[in-house]
Amino acid sequence: MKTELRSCAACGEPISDRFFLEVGGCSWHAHCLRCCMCMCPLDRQQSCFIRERQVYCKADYSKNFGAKCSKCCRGISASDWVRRARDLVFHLACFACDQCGRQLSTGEQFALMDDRVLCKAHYLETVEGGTTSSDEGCDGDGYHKSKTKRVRTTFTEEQLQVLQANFQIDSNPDGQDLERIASVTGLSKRVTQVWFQNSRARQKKHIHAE
Amino acid sequence: MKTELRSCAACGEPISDRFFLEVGGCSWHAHCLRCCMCMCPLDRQQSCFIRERQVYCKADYSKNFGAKCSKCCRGISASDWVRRARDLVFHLACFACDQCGRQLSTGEQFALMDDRVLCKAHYLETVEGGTTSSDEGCDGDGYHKSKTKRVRTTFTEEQLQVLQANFQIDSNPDGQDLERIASVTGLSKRVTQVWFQNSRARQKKHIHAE
DNA sequence: ATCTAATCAGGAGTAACTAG
DNA sequence: CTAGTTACTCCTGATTAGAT
Repeated sequence: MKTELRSCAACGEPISDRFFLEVGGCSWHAHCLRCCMCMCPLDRQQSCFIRERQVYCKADYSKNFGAKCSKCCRGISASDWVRRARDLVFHLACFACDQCGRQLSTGEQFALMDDRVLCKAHYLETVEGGTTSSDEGCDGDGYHKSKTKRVRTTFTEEQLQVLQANFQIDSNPDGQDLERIASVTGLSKRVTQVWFQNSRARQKKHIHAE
Repeated sequence: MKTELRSCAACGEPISDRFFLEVGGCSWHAHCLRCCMCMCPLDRQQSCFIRERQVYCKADYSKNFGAKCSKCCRGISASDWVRRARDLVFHLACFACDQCGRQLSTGEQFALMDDRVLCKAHYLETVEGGTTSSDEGCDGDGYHKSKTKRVRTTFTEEQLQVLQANFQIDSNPDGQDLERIASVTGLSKRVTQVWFQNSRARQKKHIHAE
């Protein structure tokens, strides 16, 4: 029978084994079905993934095709170099400090704040109350400049709703409340705090303006 | 007439609507039933939670009364990122070196000493004689600045209430009392002690100021 | 140009620390 | 323990700068 004469999609040799595998419309020697990335055998795996005629184990497939770059939101392909942080994936070039724009190197310390990547210096600057006043950000060894671009948050409609509702109840919430409001809006505590500060100022100005 | 009408537990106004809600033994205008924290409407929600006469949405309830962060002691909700260490759970942002305040990254080495988290550098410093005096934070690569950030406790409203009530009874509690007050407030004995010290000083100052 | 988020400068209050 | 000091948090009011 014709059906007996299959050749293995991997090694090209004919398959005469009693047991063989049918995957992605092709046939494979059991020992030839391997992930094209990590080469782990897939014959005893419960799933494997095909893409452009390549076979992947689950981990490598989702690693390569499941994720989108958290910065540019575009896809990440198998050949792209990436960086990972927490559960996020970035193109190598996209993995840069959100504040100074400097691309971060392997092994360099960084911080993730609300899915924003920050270099160490700008992270510290941010968490330490935004003060430090003094000089620039990353400095010391060469890069930096472009003096710390100021990031301006744009609030969504829902966020404003929650903020305003809370402002009506209490225009001067304490730290705990602030944190609570921050967490329900998904904003950072600092941003929330600043909003309340500005809001109080706004209110005052309008009352005086009358 | 008056006695026939129910009044809304939130706004206090009478309820004449054809549809209203009965929750926690009270009646509510449909639009008045909102989470006391995020203010989200709960009339179309499938569940709401009552605690001490306050109404919560599911997320906020579990945040407040579910698992607690071992650092800040505040709630952890299902959507929060956490780090675990031994049997402890921390908000991502709370998982930081107790001594230098630096937030610790995934995979970074750290130590747990009596439920205190320490970065590697400060752990070593501590076990290796606790002196070294030297300074500089973790890094060495320039940042340091404020050596060993002083952690300042912020008391909650309830904690202050308990402390002040006890202060009125006895402004100079002995060790046993101190320990008792510490345990009901959830503060450490040392922090409680310092509060009483400062409180006595404050009182003195104010009496003199008159 | 306008609105407003973010920053800065400076003050008040007070938690934590130090010396005695 | 007290008295004095240091430094952290939170505020206001003025200013700077990003987005429309």
